[in-house]
Amino acid sequence: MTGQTLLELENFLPYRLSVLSNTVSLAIAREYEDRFQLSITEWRVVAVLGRYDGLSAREVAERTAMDKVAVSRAVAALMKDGRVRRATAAHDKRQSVLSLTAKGRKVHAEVAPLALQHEQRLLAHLDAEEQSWLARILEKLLQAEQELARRGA
Amino acid sequence: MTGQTLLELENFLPYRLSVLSNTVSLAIAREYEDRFQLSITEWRVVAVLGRYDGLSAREVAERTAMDKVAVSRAVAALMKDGRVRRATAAHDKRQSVLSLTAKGRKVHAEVAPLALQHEQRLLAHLDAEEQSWLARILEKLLQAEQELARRGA
DNA sequence: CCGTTATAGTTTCATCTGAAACCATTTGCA
DNA sequence: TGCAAATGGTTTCAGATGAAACTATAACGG
Repeated sequence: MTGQTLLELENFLPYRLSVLSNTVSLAIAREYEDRFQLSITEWRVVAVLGRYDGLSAREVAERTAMDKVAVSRAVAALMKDGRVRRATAAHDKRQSVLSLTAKGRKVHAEVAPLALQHEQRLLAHLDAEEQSWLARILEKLLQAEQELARRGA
Repeated sequence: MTGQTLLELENFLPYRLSVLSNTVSLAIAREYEDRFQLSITEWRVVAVLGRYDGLSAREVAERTAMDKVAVSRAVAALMKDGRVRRATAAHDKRQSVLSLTAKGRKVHAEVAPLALQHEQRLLAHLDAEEQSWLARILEKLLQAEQELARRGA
């Protein structure tokens, strides 16, 4: 990986990131879908609303790295299932105020521990030192790349 | 990240992996598309054929972590653009024997350095020690997760 | 050998996704 | 004020994607 000149897909960092991320996400997605009829995008919305109640759609988009179209669709699906409630902001009638219903909170309470379990399962392959390097490295890369993406956009 | 009990999406490992991977892939995909009319899946096929000429579609799928449908479509598109040539295996008429045309080799020769540049740009955010930890950690996680996925499938 | 089963690859269909167009409301400023 | 531009959010359309059905060929077991 470190500065080779010959391109081997198997060792190409963006490719490896993509494969790892897809493998992990797919496994999680399947379980959420099977057990809760919840897609990953819906889960992200539920996760942030469980933590920060009353966000607008734009705020949800920011915190989930989803675009506004995806948020709009996820919210629509969640409302149809009675898991999310939408009100209109008093000070700005364009903005929505989103919150979990009792049903939505129940889903959150059930899925959150499951999510943490998945994370632990993944981290279990690493020792403590590796775990802390990973956290640090991901943080750096995310910051730098998201900064770049923002500029590029 | 390391064993928290409260779920914060921003610190959730699968989420962070997904965001990082998507951010990086999207940037690369845009450039390949703009400059070479080449999608990421097509690029993967070109990359492995550039290195291992004469693979079958199944072998390409294995080496690119793509499913056979995606490979079939990518190959069809590449053939339409005259970048890939397909023959039938002499010993097994079901199998294809895929290789790059001169045009395909040209694309490979142009895109490969670009890909490596992208990788370097990413790695530039890390010092040497971090880079080597990242390589090691990714290797471990990929091995473990792909093993799991295979079993699960 | 011959019929069943497995494998390589393609096509079809239904769903997902992103970009652009769109509607409603608010903001900024002449 | 009032009108152009910006913002929040939804809808539409077109292309991407995955699962399952399908075709063709090969392998295997009786």
